[in-house]
Order: sequence, then C-alpha cells, then structure tokens
Amino acid sequence: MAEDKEIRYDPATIEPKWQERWAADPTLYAADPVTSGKPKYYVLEMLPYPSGQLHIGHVRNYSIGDALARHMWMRGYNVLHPMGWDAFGLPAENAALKNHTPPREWTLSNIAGMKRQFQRLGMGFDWATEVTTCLPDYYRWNQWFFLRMYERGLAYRKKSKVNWCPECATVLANEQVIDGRCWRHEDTLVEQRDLVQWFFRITAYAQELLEGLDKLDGWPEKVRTMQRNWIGRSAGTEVEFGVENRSEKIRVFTTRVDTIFGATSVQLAPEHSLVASLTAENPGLKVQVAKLLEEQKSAREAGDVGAIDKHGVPTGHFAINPYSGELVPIWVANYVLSDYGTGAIMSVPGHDERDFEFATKYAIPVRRVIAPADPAAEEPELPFLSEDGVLINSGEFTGLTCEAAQSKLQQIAAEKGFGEAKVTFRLKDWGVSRQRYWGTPIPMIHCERDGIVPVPDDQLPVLLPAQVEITQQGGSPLGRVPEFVNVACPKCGGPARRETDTMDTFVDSSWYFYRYTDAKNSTAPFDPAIAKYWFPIDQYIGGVEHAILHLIYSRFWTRVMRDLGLITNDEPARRLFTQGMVIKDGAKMSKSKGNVVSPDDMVGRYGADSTRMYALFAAPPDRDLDWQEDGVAGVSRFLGRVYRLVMKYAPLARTATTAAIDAPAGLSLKLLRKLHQTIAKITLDFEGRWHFNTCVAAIMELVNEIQAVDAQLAAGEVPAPVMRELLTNLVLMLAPFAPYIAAELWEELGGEGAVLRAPWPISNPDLAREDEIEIPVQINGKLVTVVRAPTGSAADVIEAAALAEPKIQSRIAGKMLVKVIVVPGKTVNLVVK
RNA sequence: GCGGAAGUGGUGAAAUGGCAAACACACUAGCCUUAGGAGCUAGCGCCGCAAGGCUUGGGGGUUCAAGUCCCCCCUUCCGCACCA
Repeated sequence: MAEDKEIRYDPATIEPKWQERWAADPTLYAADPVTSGKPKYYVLEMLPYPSGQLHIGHVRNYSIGDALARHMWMRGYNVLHPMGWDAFGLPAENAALKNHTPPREWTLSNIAGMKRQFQRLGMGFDWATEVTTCLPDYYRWNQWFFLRMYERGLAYRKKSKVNWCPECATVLANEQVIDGRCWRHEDTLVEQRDLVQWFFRITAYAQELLEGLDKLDGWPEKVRTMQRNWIGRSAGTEVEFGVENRSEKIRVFTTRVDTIFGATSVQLAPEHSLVASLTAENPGLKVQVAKLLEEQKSAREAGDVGAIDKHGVPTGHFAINPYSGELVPIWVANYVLSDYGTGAIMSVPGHDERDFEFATKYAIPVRRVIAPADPAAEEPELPFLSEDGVLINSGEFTGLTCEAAQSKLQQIAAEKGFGEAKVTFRLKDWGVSRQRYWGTPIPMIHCERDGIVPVPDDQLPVLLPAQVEITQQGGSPLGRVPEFVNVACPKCGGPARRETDTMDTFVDSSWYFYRYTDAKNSTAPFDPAIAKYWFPIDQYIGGVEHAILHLIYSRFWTRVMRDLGLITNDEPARRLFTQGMVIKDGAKMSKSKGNVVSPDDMVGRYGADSTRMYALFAAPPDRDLDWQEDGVAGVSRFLGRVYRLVMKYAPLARTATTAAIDAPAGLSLKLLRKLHQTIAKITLDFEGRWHFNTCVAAIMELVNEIQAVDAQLAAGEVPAPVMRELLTNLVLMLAPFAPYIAAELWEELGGEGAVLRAPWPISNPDLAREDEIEIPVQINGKLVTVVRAPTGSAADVIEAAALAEPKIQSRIAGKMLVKVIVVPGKTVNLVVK
C-alpha cells in the first residue's frame, strides 16, 4: 500500500475539529419536545461527583451509555441523555481545609474541568439540561420536598443513637457504615452517639419497596437480592411475657412462636429499657451488664458482631410465659441486639442454634417441643431446626403442625391481648441530618415559643451562606454563622434559630433524574406532564456500589413523589445495568498502588475514539476490565486501518448514485453478505445482550475481510455502488462506538447531515444468508469431518453428502449404523456400533 | 453460615445444547522503509517429524451431541450475617 502512506489517521487533528463543531450546535444532543411523535428513550448514566478528574471507570460507564444513546438516536428514538453533578459533599470541605479554597469555588472549578473532559471524550450529553446539585435552583427543591415530607409525617425528628464518624465529624446513615467503619474512611471506626436528628420514614414504604423488586425484572438479580436482604423482612409474632411480682412486661419478637413451650429463658439486650430497673437493686449486676454492652460495642467496632463470644448474666427475675404460665429466668445477653425486633427474645435452646449454644454454656434447660412430621423418623438431635414438624410437650397445642400452631397461637395472643402477628424489617428510617456545611440546609426553624416551625415555601430557598469558616471541630459549621442562625420565627415573629444541620447528599441524587426533564423550572421541581412522558428511565447505567444506598433511596423518593401526585410511575428505572470495575494488573486502581490510568493521558496519546472503543472492546460491559494500554494501541491501529480504507475508496464510492444494487455476485456478494451479517449481529446486541466487545470484534472482522481483497478492490472488481454500501454502513456501525472518526468519514463519504441522526442500517436477510454452509459430521459425537451443502438443504441430502465422504466411509465400514441424527444447518451425527 | 457471580491459550476474551479458542494483545520469523507509538506476510492451546491424539477447575449425570443443562466438590471475587 505504498500509495497510502500520505493518508494517516490523526485523531489529534480530527477530534478537536469535530469537538468544536459539535459545541457550536446545541441542538445536536437535545431531546425533541414531548409532542414529538417519536417513541421516547431515556438513557441515563449515574451522575459523577465532581472530584476534579474523571477516572477511567467513568470513561467506561459513559462510553456504554453514550454508545446506547447514539444507537437509539440512529434508530429514530427521541432520546434524553442528560448529565449533571452530584456536587455537595465532604471532599469539598476537606479541600477547603487543605487549600483554603471555598467549597463552592472548588466544586464549580472541578465541574468546569470535568465538563471539558466529557466534551473532549465526545460524550453526547445535552448540556442545556445540566443539573448541579449544589446550586440553589436545585437544592431549593430538596427543601421543598423536605417540607412536603414533614407535612405528611415522613420527615421527623428523634433522639437516637447515631453513627458518628470522627473523621467526617458527622453522622452517617446505617447504609454508610460498612463493617463498623465509615464508608469514606475505611480505617475509621464509627462511634455511637446520642443526638437529635432528622429522619425520613423510609420504613413506611418497606413492604412496597420489597414487593416492587419482584417486578423489576430489568434489574440485575444481584441488586434485587441485595436490596431484599437490606430490607430484611421477617414475619413472626410479638408476645408479651409478664414479669413476676412486677407490673412491667417484656415483649419479644419471634418467628417461631410454635416453639414457645420450649422457651426456658428470656434474654434482654444490654440496652433494653427494662434492664436498668431489673438491675437497680444489684450494683454488681449493673457492672456485669455494662461489660456486656462494652463487648457488644467493641465487636461492632471490629466489624464482627457475628463472632462475639456469647455472654450473659441472670437478673434474678422471672418472666411469665403467657401461654403456659411457666416462670423462666430473665437474662441479659450480649448477643441480643437492641435495635432489632423488640430488643428482647425468648430463648428456645431445643430449636434454635444460638439459644442452644447459650443454654449449653450456662446450663439452662433444653426442652424438646417439636418432633419431626414423620412419626417413623428417628428422634433428631437438638437443636432441631426444621419447621416441618408437630408440637409435643406443648399443652393443648400438642399435635398441631408448626404452621398450624403458629396461626393458632397468634390468634390466641390477639384475643387475649398479649401479642399479635408482626412483621419486622431490618430496614431503618433514613437519618438525613449532617453536621456539615456543604449540603442542603434543612428548612426548619426552632422557635422558643412555637417549637419547630417549617420555613414557608415562599421563603425558599434557604441559602447556604457563602463565607463560612470550615474547621474540623464538631458541630455544624452553620451554627457559627450568626446571620444564618438568627431568624424571626415565621409564626410569631419572635427570635428563633435556624436548623444548622444540612441534608445527607444522597437526598440530592434521590430525584435528580426527574429534574433533567425540566431543569430550568423555577416554580416547581419539574412539570409532571413532562416527567410523565419521560419516566420511567428506560436504561439506567452505573456501578454496583450503588446497589443499596442510591438505588434504594431513589426508589423510596419516587414513591413519595408519586403519593404527592407529581408522577405516576412507581419505580424510577425500568432497566438497570451495573457495569464492572476497571482494574489494572488484576487490582483495583489506587494512588497508593500507583496503578491509576489517566483518561487524559489515554486521550492525549490515542485519541478519545480509541480510548472509548477499547473500554468497550476489552471485556463485556458487566465484567471487570483489566486495562491494558497495548490494547488501546491496538484499537488505535484498527481505527487507522478503517481510516485508510475509507479514505482510499471514498472517491470511488462517491461516484455512485443511491440507486439500489441489483443482483450482486462474486466478490461483491461475498462482501455484502459479510456486511449484512455484521449489521444483524450488532443490531441484535444493542437490543439487549450488550456484548459490545463482540460488536467491535465483528466490525474488525468486516474490515479484515474487505482489506484482504484490497488488490481486487484497487483493480476495480467491486463497483462503486457496492463500495458505497460497504463503506457508509461500516461508518454508521462505528458511530456509536467511535463518534469522531465516524463523523469525519461520514463527511468524507458525502453523508447527509450528522452521522448521529443518520438511520441505523437494516440488515437484509437475503443478502446475509450464506448460500452454502459447512456442516460438521460426527461419529458417536466426535467430530470427524466437515461437508459443504447448500443452505436449507433437506436432511436426507445432508445425510447422503455426509455418508458419501471417504473419511466417513472408511470409519463406518464394517460397523452397524444404528442411528443418524441430522440437524439441518447444524450438524450430522452418526451413531455406530 | 446465607445469597450472588465467576473459573476456557502466555494475556484480554469468543462460542445463547451442534466444528472450543472468533476478535485482539503479547510473542516469533520474514518483508517494506519517508525509521513510524507505522505498514504488510506468515506462525502462534498442549503432545507429536507426521498421521493423529488430547484440551474449557475436579468428579458424576442427562443427551445422538455438553464450556453451555442437572447433581456433588474445590477455588476466587462480591454482598449480607448472632436479624431471634
């Protein structure tokens, strides 16, 4: 190809040129109005935190979403593909401490830089709908929602034990505590503090959030399972035990009320409200209980509550079994959790593993009250855990099955008023107060006279004060700004104080995707009619690390908005895709390991197209991807081949009219066949399988096949219309993956308008069909040879061809042909003996 | 312990019950030369000169046919975990 030498693929020239042209056309990536007759498609990637730099994982995430968005545009959909910034949060305050830059400036300048990176990568976002969560025109609606939730009792204040990260100097939600440590500081143990905090009543939606998961069949099973576990529904019974010689009662929660005749003790959590009074007259006991509490706390901090050594102390008091009247000792035990169920359990050592272990240790009686359903079965060893059994030693309930006993016992408890059927959730209300500066101010006022008074709607937004000294001392930074704190009570006009806590940043990301649909609305969070058109999101794409936090909060928020009458959908996203991580040398990238790949560096050396396309080519999108720079270079070389090929034959292709090609044959047919097979494959993949790595491979195969016959092409063996068909479709298929080179070559081929809005090619099945195929021939399931037969040949024709093969003949000679299996188009298998 | 995913060449991987290793990377040999982060040709799972044989973590099974479906086991990763 000596004559090709002057044609060189130079992304450093092509890409900035197109970037400039695209920037000059704000309508290019804009969605049509809701009145457009086109079907809608809302594709969304999770918005980034503006840390200052896009990392390579972002490049992968957004390359997937952008390829899909571009494909859907080409398919003629009305596509919404927006982008924004999850811009509140602690790092801005840390940067402020370190560099004395105000959080707002730091954040906005990071956003500007990352936006440039997005644009350099050629991501097709509609920047006209950009959402920046730290700006008042966004966060005022957080406040507005807060007020609506307050009105409905969904936002409330309570004093509670909260998770406190000393490093963040703030409260963490349960979801932000991982193994007893802060989600942002893996070396920092989370402390428990008593604080009055604002909560969102997510538990009011626990059942609905759980049930909704069954219908989310477009979500990965893994995410649904994680959410199910997190919500942790458990159906059982609450039963009240009396306390001997006292008026107090102890409520226990159990899933196995059928075993209650086997309860030989009642165990209280060290923090149970009754513990203080039961130990009041016994100082020695108090000390022991304190020790149990300490053990529980340190186990929690070590992140290994499950491995705690079971300890307990008897209180000397007795509980009264409400069914049998039996007196059983009341203990305090370190393995009973105060924040699950009622903080008290009945201990049934005969039929519960933990209770058995505990009872064995302290010589508490073990009693068998359940026998296997099958009377012939051997007497099982204790603890016998199966629920497939019948009650024994259980008074009037003896003989009932476990299941029947549970409902009977529940019924009696309800009738007599000492218990009821009860569903318990592991999910807790969402603590949203943060003692930080860089977040949405909670729109509440504390008045000496009127108590808690919501900020009236017409006084929103409650603006974050600009000048705040950020320090590491505890307490809310806003508390140190008198102009902010001191305010007149909206009710009485008297002196009052503003709430100085700000909202958890997960509030911001719980509803941002609705704002995209109507981002400039200054009188409402969004127009319900527009949201109704776009929602639910058709495809949401992000990392699996958000499986619990963001994805459960936003499902909750969607239901709250639905109940406020703002939207009609129950779920925010129909389909969710969680892409794999990008790793390097088999390990997660981190600065300390020095294996961080910089997107800027990649784009600088190989161009955006090569970087993006490699991110899609190196692995299927749902799997972890080990970044190998040689691979990027390889993709870059491939794009160079495409570039030279198209540039070389574009002049010929341009001479063709758009008239249809009639009856192609020979080489033309061969190439067109490959083309149409490739179109079919890629189109199918976009419809759900999403193996973009094999899509890129298919394009490579097509290019390889065309290139292999370069000499014949150069000799003019393939006419201009065929060349035109080949090259334009090649460029169209490349467009979702490598938008710059596609735009450049589209123009070179004389394509009309933007390649992004050119129609996606349609595979012609007649052209794609091979007229002769190879069929493997097996003997007893082992491959022996391959025969060629015309496509669609009948089974007997294929069988005859197979039997005619000399290789087959010689192998079956003298043997008995038991059976011949012919799967037309697939295989022939001869079973011989 | 419970739940989920995965295990295929030197590497990333492909194969939706029907020819295992497509497409790339790396490597080897050669060509070209305006010496380029270039291009072209050929080779590249393992054993074997070859003919041929063997090969998808291990074991069993279903099937005419299994990387793919079923059962058991091993390993790795992820999530949850005294949740009563």
